[in-house]
Amino acid sequence: MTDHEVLSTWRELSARHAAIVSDLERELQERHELGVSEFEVLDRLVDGVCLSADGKFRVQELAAGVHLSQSALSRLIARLEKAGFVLRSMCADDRRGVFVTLTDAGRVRHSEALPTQRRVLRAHLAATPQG
Amino acid sequence: MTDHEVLSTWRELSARHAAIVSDLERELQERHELGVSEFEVLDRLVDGVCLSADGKFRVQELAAGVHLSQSALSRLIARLEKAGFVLRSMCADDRRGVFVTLTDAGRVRHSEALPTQRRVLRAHLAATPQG
DNA sequence: ACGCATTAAATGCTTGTGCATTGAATGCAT
DNA sequence: ATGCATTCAATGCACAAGCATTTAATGCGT
Repeated sequence: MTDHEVLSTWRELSARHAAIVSDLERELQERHELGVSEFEVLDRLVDGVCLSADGKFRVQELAAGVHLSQSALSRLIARLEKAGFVLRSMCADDRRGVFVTLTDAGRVRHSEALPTQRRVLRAHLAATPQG
Repeated sequence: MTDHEVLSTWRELSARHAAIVSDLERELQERHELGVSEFEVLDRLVDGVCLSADGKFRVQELAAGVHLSQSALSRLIARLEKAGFVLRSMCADDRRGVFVTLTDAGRVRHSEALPTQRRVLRAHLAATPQG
């Protein structure tokens, strides 16, 4: 692969990412008052309910898949808690850790926003060359 | 393309983008004291020198290709000017517009940083499935 | 049991970003 | 020429992100 090919691949990737994030941000914000990262975290929590015994997650476990720093994630969860979408609770076995659990309101909001996300992603990614 | 495929494509794209940007940011910062967006703007200026008669660019022209808002770009250029890498000058024919030109220092810094960028991009993008 | 390095998460601080607004210059219609 | 909508770039403001630090809890070695 030549440098020129690498570069154009990178620009393509970058442009595509920017376009999708921008659309997602606008749509999720306007329709559901959710940021992209906020949605992503709710999404992970929903996804993972089946995996985890009780639907509880260490903050750390959420970090995987959400491309944010530890501090950003901490504050993001604080925002979600303030909005009533998640609860934070101490975990008994390791009292440094914090469990994050979805509330009903969080589940509802996520299920409302999910079709919006799917629609935007489909519009950008379905049936395209690199799709 | 199924929703599940769309979703996994998106996660792949997102993860890859995050990894590359993170690496680029660190390498460019550590080695050349440049942010990714700063480098990108210098890169556009260098690229475009051959295209433009005198190597002058309207701020607006730079916006294409750099995925930033108008205000972010304005401040970014202000930072580059403060660092001595570009000059801003009024353009005579439309005095609302601003011409941005590379300085020698800007050209030097860009040429120093270019191999670093190439190396990081190659490491991530060369010889990979979705390359 | 005690000290010490380590880990989890929160927080202070600085910086970059976007939105909305502003200020200035332009162009067009009347 | 005058008024008015439009465009370019800069700026006020609010907010989210990362880095470094802090606080608290763990675990390990002696």
